[in-house]
Amino acid sequence: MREDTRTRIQEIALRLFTEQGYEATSLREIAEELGVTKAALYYHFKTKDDIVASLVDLRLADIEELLAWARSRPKTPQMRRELVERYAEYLRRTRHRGVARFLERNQTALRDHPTLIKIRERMMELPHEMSGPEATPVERISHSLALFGLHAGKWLALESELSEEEIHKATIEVAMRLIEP
Amino acid sequence: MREDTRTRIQEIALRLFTEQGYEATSLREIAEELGVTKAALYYHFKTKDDIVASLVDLRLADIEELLAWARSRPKTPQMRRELVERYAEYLRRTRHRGVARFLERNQTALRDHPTLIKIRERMMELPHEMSGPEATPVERISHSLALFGLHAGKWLALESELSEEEIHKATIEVAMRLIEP
DNA sequence: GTCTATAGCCAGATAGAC
DNA sequence: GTCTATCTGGCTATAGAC
Repeated sequence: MREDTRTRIQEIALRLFTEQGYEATSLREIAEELGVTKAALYYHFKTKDDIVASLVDLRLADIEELLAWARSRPKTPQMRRELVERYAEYLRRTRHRGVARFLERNQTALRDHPTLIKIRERMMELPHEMSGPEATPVERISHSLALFGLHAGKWLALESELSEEEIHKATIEVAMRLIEP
Repeated sequence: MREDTRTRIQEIALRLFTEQGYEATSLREIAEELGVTKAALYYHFKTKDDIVASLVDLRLADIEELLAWARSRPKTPQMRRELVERYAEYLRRTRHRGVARFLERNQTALRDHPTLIKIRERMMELPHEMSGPEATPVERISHSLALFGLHAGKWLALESELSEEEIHKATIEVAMRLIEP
């Protein structure tokens, strides 16, 4: 059941980049946790940036899939509800949740990263696909905030005594309220 | 009408920290924009961190004032509406808007900064002051998201053709909807 | 695949002249 | 208040042995 080194590097890097930030995490730290030297990392990844690329490529593909689905559908209340459900479900899958958090926390540090720029563009298009041309400003902001709240829920309620499941359900209900006509 | 050097350092640092991130901005860059050498900065601020401290202290004081006001009031729908208005107004004052954006974008890089930790704690208490002990999870999340949406509005609608004033009004209306009983 | 050793760079910070 | 000169140290990345 032994994982290969490449995967372990990704896991450790993802955790440290998320906890401490991309710039504040050195390859020395990653290597130390892995139990090898810095140089060994360079066998598996050409540069520090390559580690990031390997992490975010996945997420870009996921977002584009979701966006393609949204485009294939009419902009109805029913479609909006389904999009919220799909997006919430996607954010809950543990494999993606880590990458999503990593990106949330490193927007500024990675602002010039080509893949992240694409991800951001696609993310901006997602709420746009929820509103037809006749939508009011209030409706547009509401739709955006509905998706955004799905991200925010986790740390909005950090201090509270609510369980993860309660927060999940409440977050979705709030999102649904925001897309009601 | 000439500004003193200390103030100009704060302005340049705030802009660069916001655009590029705290860690990615070197004292050399700040000094170059100012037209002096790095060493000159050290006359005005003992460390790089001191520049940040001078920026965030103000914001902590503002938040604490708002929090004290909230605590002096009963947790009624009327109080919630007023808090949303006050918070939105506060975010609009240009002097504070810059610092708020700087903090939004450098949460991770400055995660251990003592003043930022306090600011974060106070910010978490703010939505807490909006809900009484009998509030449901959905209400709690809604109240949090109402305040949060006031921040998010600016860049949620970045790509759109809406004017700043339209976005402002729409954002407040969405927030008001979120705190309706 | 992993190692040692090191190049090359740039950061934050200080000393002391003017 | 600003300068020049310099220190110290960590960083990414590479070369080449095993």
